This record gives sequence, C-alpha cells and structure tokens, in this order.
Amino acid sequence: MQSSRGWFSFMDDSVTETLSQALQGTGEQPDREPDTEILFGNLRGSVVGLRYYTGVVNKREMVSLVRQPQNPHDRNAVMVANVYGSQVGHIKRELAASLANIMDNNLARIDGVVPFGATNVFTMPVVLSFWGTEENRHAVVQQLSSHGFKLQTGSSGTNTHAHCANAASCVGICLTLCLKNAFDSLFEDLMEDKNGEREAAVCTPLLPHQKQALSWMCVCENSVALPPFWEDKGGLFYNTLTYSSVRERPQRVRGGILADDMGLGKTLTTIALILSNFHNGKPLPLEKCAPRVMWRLCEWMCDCHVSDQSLSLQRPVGFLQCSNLRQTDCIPRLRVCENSPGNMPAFLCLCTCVCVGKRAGSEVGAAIAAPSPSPDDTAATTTLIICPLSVLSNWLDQLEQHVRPDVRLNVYLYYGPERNRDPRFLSTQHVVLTTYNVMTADYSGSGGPLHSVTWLRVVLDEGHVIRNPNAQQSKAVLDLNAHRRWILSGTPIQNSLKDLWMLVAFLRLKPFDVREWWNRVIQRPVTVGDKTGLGNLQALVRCITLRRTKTSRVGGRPLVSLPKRSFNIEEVELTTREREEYELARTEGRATISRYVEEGSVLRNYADVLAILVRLRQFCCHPDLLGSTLSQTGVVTATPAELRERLIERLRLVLGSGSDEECPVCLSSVRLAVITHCAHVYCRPCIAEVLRTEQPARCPLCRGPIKASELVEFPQEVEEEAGGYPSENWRSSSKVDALMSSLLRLRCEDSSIKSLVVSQFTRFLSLLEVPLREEGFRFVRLDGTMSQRRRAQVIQEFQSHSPGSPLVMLLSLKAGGVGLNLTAASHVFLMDPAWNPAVEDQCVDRCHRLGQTRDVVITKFIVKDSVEENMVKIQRQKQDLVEKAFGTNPSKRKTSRIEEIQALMEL
DNA sequence: ACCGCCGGGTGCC
DNA sequence: ACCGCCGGGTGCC
Repeated sequence: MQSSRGWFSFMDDSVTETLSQALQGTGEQPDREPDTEILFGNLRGSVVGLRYYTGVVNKREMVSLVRQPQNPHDRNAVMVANVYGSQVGHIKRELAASLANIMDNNLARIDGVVPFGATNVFTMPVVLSFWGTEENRHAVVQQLSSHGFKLQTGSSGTNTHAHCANAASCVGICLTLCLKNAFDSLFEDLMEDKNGEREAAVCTPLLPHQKQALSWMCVCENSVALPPFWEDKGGLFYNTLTYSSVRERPQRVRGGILADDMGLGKTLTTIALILSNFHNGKPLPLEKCAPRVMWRLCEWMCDCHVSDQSLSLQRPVGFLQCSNLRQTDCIPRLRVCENSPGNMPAFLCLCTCVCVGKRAGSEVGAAIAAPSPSPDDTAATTTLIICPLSVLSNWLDQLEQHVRPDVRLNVYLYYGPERNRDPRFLSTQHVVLTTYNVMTADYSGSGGPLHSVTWLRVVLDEGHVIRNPNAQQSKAVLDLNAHRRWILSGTPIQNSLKDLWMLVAFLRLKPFDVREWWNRVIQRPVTVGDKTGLGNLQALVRCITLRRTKTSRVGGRPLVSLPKRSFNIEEVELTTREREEYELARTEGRATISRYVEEGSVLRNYADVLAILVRLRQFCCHPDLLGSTLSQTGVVTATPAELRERLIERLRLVLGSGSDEECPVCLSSVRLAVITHCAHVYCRPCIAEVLRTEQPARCPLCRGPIKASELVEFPQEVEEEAGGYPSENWRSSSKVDALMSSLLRLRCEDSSIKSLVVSQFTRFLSLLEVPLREEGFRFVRLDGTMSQRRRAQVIQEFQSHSPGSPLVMLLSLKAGGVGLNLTAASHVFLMDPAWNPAVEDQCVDRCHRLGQTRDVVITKFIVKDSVEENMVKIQRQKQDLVEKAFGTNPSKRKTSRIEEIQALMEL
C-alpha cells in the first residue's frame, strides 16, 4: 500500500518548481521550449518536385519541413513531408537556402501549411510560420530579407492563433496561470458515467465505481473506434485537426489512462481487467487448482519443491513480501535474504512466487494460444506490469488477495539476478511483473528479453514516472511491443502539458505520437491561449482517460462516501505561572522585533525573528520544549561574519525543532530546506530556480546577493537528541493536560477508538510519551527520523485491530508520505498550529480516507491569548493570500510578510 | 508547365 | 548574326 516516499517528494518538487516559475515568470528567461515561443510571421513559399514523390496532402493540411544536409544536389535542401512522414516535395532552392540557415542555427521552428493547390502536379504553395524566442526574431527577419524574403506579420496568416502571437506577455505569468486553471478543468467531465458495469472474475466484490472503471477499460480494449479527430470518409481516413488523410485505418491504441485518485482501487480494477478481458471479450481461461494458500505453505515449508509430483518449482526468482500470508506459520522457516532490496522489510524472504513446471509451461500455454476466429491477435497472451519497486509487493499482495484461490494465475516476478530471461518462457505467463529499473537495465538502449515478447497488454503503474521523454526508462517503455497499453496514475499531469505527450506517445495516439504534431496541434495552441486548442486537448484527454477523485460524484451520488468529519478548536488557558513566563518571553521578543521593525531590518534578522516566534510557539506547548540553545545572546558586539553564523545556527535550530516553516517563493511548507548566506530559508528547487533565472541572483527576501556554493544544506530530518524524559524531572503543561483529559475521556467512552496526536515539534512528542506511559496508553511513534522499515512496522502495528494494539500514534506533522494510511485512527489531535493549513489537511487525510469506517473528529489545541491564536487568524487569510500572490510582485509579498510578523506579535 | 528557362535554328518586309 | 526572334525540349533538390 505504501507508495515510496521518493515519488512523492519528486512530485512535490516539481509542483513547487512550477509554482516558483509561475511566480517569477516574466517570459524573459531563455527557454527553448515551445511554451515560450512566439510567432515571428508568415511567408508564402512553394513546394516543388511533387511528381517525384508519393506523399500527398489535403487542402489546409499541415506539413513538416525536414532539412536534408546530405542532399547531393544542394546541401541546403529542405524536404517537405506530410503528417504521415511521406515526402511531398522540396522547398524551392532559393528559399531553402535561407531556411536551411535558420533551421541549422535553431533560430526558429518552421511550420508549414498547404493552403490550397494540394492537387497540383508540379508545385504547390505552402505558408510557412516562423516561431521562436524574441531574441532570435531579428536574426530570422535579417536572414530572410538578405535573401529577398519578407515576413508577413499581423493576423493575416492562416494560423488560427496568429492574433496572439505578438503579445509576448502571453507567454509569462498569466499563461502559466491560465494553463493551471485549464488543467483543473481538464478532467471535469471525466468522472461521468462512462458505461455500464461489468462483472468481475475476482473474488473481492468490486465497488460500483470499480465495476464502472472495469467496463470502461474493457470497452477501450475491445472497441475498434477511430482515435479522436479521425473521420471515415468513404475509404479514406481524415484527420480533422491536421487535415491529413490516410488509406489504412489509423489504429487507436487499445487502452488508455486510468487516472483515478489514489485509494480508489486502480490495482484491483486492473487485476479484474486481466482476468475478465482476454481475447474477444472473454475471460482469461484459468486452470483450477488447490487453494493457493496451501500451495504457498508448501513452498515455504519445502523451500523449493512441492509435494505434488506433477509440478516442479522454478528456482527462486525474486523477493516477495508475504504480509498477507500466515506469517506466523512461515516465518520460522524463512531464509532471510541478505541481498534483498534495501527498502523492503527484512522479513522478506527469498522464495518462489510462481510455480511453473512442464505442465504449466506447455499445456496451459497451448490452451491459451488456441486459435480463435477473431480480430484479436491470439498469439499474445501475457500482461506485463511495470511498476516502481516500492509498489511491487503491493501488486503481489493484491494478486494474492483478489484472485480466486481455486484458480491458478501464473504470475512471474521478473526481478532479481536469477530471473528467467527466456522470452518464450515469459510469453507463457499470464502476468509478468517487473520494475521500471529492471526493464530499463535490460533494455540499455537496444532490446532485452522484455522487448522480445509481444505482450497482450502492458500496464504502467504510477505511469507518470515516464513523463520525461529523455529518460532511459521512457525510451525503453516506448519500445515495448504490445496490443494493449495502460497507464495507471493518480496524477497524470504533474505540471505541464509536456508530461502528457509522453503518455500519448506511449498510447500511440496518431498522429500525436510524433512530437511535432503534438506540439503544433495541441501544446502550442494551448500554451498560446487558443480556445480551440484547449478544446481539442480536452476532447483528446476525455477519450483516453478515466479520472475520478474521492470527492467525485456519479449520477448525483458520491463515488465513495467517506464518513463525516468534524473540526473543533479547543482553547487552552495557561496557568498563572505559565502565563507569567510566557509574557516575559513575549515582551522580550516583542522588544527585539519592534526594534527590527523600526530599523527596517526585519528581513535582515529574519532568522532571529523566526527563532523568537518558534520559541513562543514552543512555549504554548510546553515550557520545557525550548532548548537552552535558543536563548538570547549579545547582538551588538558580533562581527558581521559572527552574526551570520549565529543566524544560520538559529535557523538550523528552528528547522531542527520540526517547525513547519514556509518558503517565501512557493508559499508552502519548506521542502528540502536550504539556508542562504543571508540567513533565509527556501526549498532547494525554489532557490535553484532563482539562481538559474536571475543574473546576478538575489535573495527573494532581502535582495542580497546569493550564490549556489554558499547555500547551507539542511538535512531532511534531523535526529533530535533522542531518549525520553525521565519521569522525575518531568512536569506537565496546560496543553498536555488538555490532551490527556481528552484521551482519557475517549478511552472511557470507547476503548476501541484510536487517535493521532500530531505535533510539528518532535521534542514535544517525546515529552508526551511520559504521561501516555503513566496513564497506561499503548502508543507508537512515527517521525521523520525513522527508517522505512521501522515505519512500516509501526504503521502495521497501529493499524492492527487486535486487542492489545496501540491506541495512540504520536505523529510528527511532516512524517511520512502523502499516501500514508492510518485509517485505524478516527480522532486527530493537532497539538500546535502550522503555518500551512494544507499540511494539516494532509495529516487529517491520512485517516479520513477510503477505508475509514468511523466519523473523524479533529481537535486543534490553541492557547488562548497567544501567538497561536494569531497564527490561526493569519491562517484564515492565508488561502486568500496565496491566491492573490500570483498577481503580486515579490516586494508586495515581502511587505505582507513583515505585516504578518507584526500581527503575530501584536505590534 | 496554359509557365520560365535553355540553347539551336534562323534571319527584311 | 558579336544580335533578336521563334519554337521545341524540357522541368526539384
């Protein structure tokens, strides 16, 4: 179930990057991507030599220009090809000389459209559009005019979005924004009733939305419909966007993108698809066998051979997590595998996960391959599933769990050094499961066993990982042979349309699998803000994608009904003694900060300010939280270098405490924190973007010069001084008391209710262990310092419903990935307010999600009359601010930040 | 190509 | 005739 943290941080970074680009985007950065290109103008030219080539075009058809530097007659030759790549002719010599120069120096991208005269015999006209970055405009115009050609500018061209072309401002911030909105609405209609439902061959009953997805997938696989934008024009097939036509029917890939939110059951639906839609819409013929659990136990017990003499087991082939087998039965007999992949729990064992013998290999294979009178190519019988390593065990678990125990599905785990690389063997399996890494390693640019098989179906799990077309794994994936192709991904579009191209290319959606047509027909029009382009994109996505979110509704009813959740703020009164101490610290802090405000040096002493704020926030939780390290030291006497050192040290302490600080660039929680020389904290990707685009680079907060080499890395999770607090020296606090009385009351009312206790301060979690232990609560703790393995253990323990299982989980606010599943808990106690409400929401979502059976109650403790109260007020305005921040400039944001601090300190 | 260009044939009106 | 003009041959790059 747990998705690797790595993928999520990857996603978050790229989101952050987009955001930071959006915030800084002025369109002036040199970027060769089509997004930033503008139209220089159009030029009428002619295509000659038509009679020598077979390529034909239609009226208004788009054509592409291809340089032919090796042409023996003219090294400037520019070939003209139609959408399908057939040569139509050449650009006339004189013009070609000029174009060659522009193309070879990459000064502009040149699109061609044949406006009319498509049936001419000897030559035909072509309208060329020149696209490039503003900085190259002059060179292009110059180059053309030196050959006596003049670009036509204005809206007279045939290009539909020419009117937008001169508005360079289109390219910058507003563009990114309108794109973002566009993405949001891209999927709007996708959750609608796609088709009826279909019965499944799995033993787990499918939920209605899963049945719906299954039948949609079956229709996608079985239908022979044309791909979008193609029309059958009596024998010829005509593309309504490129105006091209072909004689052979353009094949629509049998497959698509299942883009449901995480947790809606993409894996289960896919397993059901494999079982129920084999050839000609018939289910996969499966051999009956003894219930599989017995098989498994046999395997465990005899290690590598089985009592049933008719089957002989393969050699060990990989690693298998056996979490849903009877572990207690098997564990004593397991061999612990020494070279198991690092992030898998140690209870993994070397085992055989498939039993394939002579019988299974030959007879079953032959039965499946029996000839049938259908359009299906029945030679292909195997489904290849490729997934990240982190979800491999999930697939095995789910196959185990959902396939009826009395049938034998041959699943081969293509993983590990001993894997069977024989393509003939692989193609006799029902399912071959492997990882992107194994596939890519095998491929290494040319082929490999997986590329020698023609698969019935290829499934890319977490398919967004192939969004970078330059990555080896993407190239390898494109080169697989398959009849049906599926992408499973909760987030098919991460940050740009470019992500989608790779998916479309994988699905071989004609003609967009060729980058140029994708760019010309979809990407550039959409980027330039063309309404038709966006409509086309929507139409395209709609017919290859099914996406539902957990809030989607189908036919007016919610897709999945989550239990209610309620949110309370519980005000905590400090004791007189605490209040005195707090006021002392506050007055001191106020004095310091108000001095900075008067001097106008808040941002220069930002680290100091943060430290003061964190100190007060910690005080609200527990007076012992503030380590001695945060105490005030002399300020005036320090040299600038010492001051800087001190400030940076302060920041390290602030971050080290677990405090959820905000990145001034992306306005969300700092991820992969780095500290600048001038003592400000940013996400690494955010500041990297500043360094990349600004010359010379300046700190977005104080405008001081920054250098990449001077950034101080801050380790992701720092080990706070470990060890609990000795009970003798321990004292309580008002907030601790408030929590404990809630927990005790809950346990009294219903001892089966489990709670999450969340704080951003890891030390606070340690402090809380003492009273929990004293009151006899069984609890576990999950924080960022724990190994992947330990986390899995803790989660499993907490999620367990057995009588002695923990009632409380102490959870650090930022621990764990987004996918963390803590549905055993139905109460959430947020011990301290975070800057970023989204982080709190995320935390709550860990238990308020699919699988939660109880109503969820969230309690947030806020100390009355304190910074915390002010933080909550600011939080309320936060969403507003974030939205406005898109339109405001950095200096405005800087001011609002100072105002925010003043508000916090009531200055 | 119902063009342009080339180069040989030709040569007052 | 070291030209012009005519008309056939010819034709992408």
